[in-house]
Amino acid sequence: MAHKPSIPKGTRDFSPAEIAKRNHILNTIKGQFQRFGFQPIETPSFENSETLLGKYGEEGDRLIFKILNSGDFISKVDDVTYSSKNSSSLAPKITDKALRYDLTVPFARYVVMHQNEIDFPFKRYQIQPVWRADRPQKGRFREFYQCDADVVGANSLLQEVEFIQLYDAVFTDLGLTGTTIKMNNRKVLSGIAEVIGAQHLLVDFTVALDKLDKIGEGKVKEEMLSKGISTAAIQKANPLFQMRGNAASQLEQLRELLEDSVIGLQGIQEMEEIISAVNTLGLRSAKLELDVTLARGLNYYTGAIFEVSAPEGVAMGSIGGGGRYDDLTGIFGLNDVSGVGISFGLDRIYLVLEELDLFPKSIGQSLQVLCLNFGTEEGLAALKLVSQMRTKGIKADMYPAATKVQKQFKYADKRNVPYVILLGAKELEENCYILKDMASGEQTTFKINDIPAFLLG
RNA sequence: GUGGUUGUAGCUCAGUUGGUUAGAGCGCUUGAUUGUGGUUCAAGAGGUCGCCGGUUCGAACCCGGUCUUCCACCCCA
Repeated sequence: MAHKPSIPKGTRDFSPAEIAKRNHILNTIKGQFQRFGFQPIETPSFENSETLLGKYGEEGDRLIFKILNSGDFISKVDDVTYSSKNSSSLAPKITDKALRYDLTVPFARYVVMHQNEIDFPFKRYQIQPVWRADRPQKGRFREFYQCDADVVGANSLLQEVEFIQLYDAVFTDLGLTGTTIKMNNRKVLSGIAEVIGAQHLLVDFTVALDKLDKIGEGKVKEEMLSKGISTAAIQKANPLFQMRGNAASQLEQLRELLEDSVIGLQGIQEMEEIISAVNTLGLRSAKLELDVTLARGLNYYTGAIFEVSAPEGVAMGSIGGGGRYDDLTGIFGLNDVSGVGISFGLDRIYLVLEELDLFPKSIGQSLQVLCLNFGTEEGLAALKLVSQMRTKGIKADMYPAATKVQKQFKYADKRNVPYVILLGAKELEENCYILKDMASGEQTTFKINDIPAFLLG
């Protein structure tokens, strides 16, 4: 007897009810992507290792699933490397492919490879799974879906504005009100690092700063110190820890802090423009917030950085993120193509909607009508009726076996079918069928060729 | 990668200081009801106690390892 089957940790099976809910989210996102003029592409689930490695920082490399080479790969490894038992030197010799880690880097690769066929500015969306060799925890999986929309070849800040609207449109459609789109700007962060004299420690500085609302001012400063940022520098950065109030006043404080930083002021200018445009256009359900401590995201962001957090009261990491990257395609040899994009975390949005009970009730309804089966001859008539309904676009099915009526009704009940049809010997003789409304219990007789209009809607 | 946590029936979980035949609720099957689901009543099926090893006369329970679950850190959607 074989062992109980299992699936790798951090992966999931999806049952019909779950797929229905996931599709609800996917269709919403996809619909808005298309309305905003994005075109779909897909890329392979695995790429050459060199395409991915080194793009996400050291930590990222560790989390990339590497694919073992085929054939007798071990014999090709030289003895020194082999006996060293060092994973990092052995790995490149036995793997040259890796599973996609996100959709942005493969997209950059795609743009470079297809640059001559693409009409710029290129707006693309992409919905595919990505893989990370991470330890699973709440809302964190080793296989999960990203839904990305990016624009490359357009420098205007109005792109950023459009993406904020896109977030708003999707979450509004999903009924998820009260999301917060947090925005920051890499240039502002660079400016701060510059002003306090810690340019070379920009990443360490921002990673620590990002934790402010989570671990508090004291611990953040501790972490900065431990990363080699001087007390004087931290002192200078002090205004950041107190920054409160509306966007305008925060920008004012930043302007003061960054008065000597060209790049910092540029970042402020960008944010001002974006905020002002968004204020003019308005948002339906989300709110835009300036957050100078927002620093997540990968090293390739150069301008705006976005992160969306779930409505207050839902303990969930970010449900979306994105930003501007001026030179992502540069790493693949195509310079001066600016890109900006955002990502929706399907799996996390699912968890949030579930927690807030925001899925439409009708979502699990895979069948509108189930026709019961009373035998060979009746079954044939039933199938004829069902076929007619199907051509009219009604989700109709016939119970496949002529088992006890009770059992068939129970099945209909479980499947959550709103209408059941009875077509037995009696009805067959009289050229009619009985339609039962499962919720009210009411039964109505129809002529065999009549299909009630309310099923067609 | 670090620290902790979990695993017993299809599901949610009890299970005493280690002691005979491991329990409950829900679900499932059958019947009450041979043309009517949800409610009710009755009966029944279903368990290598995650896996491997150890201690013991005896292990679901103690010990070691391993896998898994969930949580936190790192990092991230």
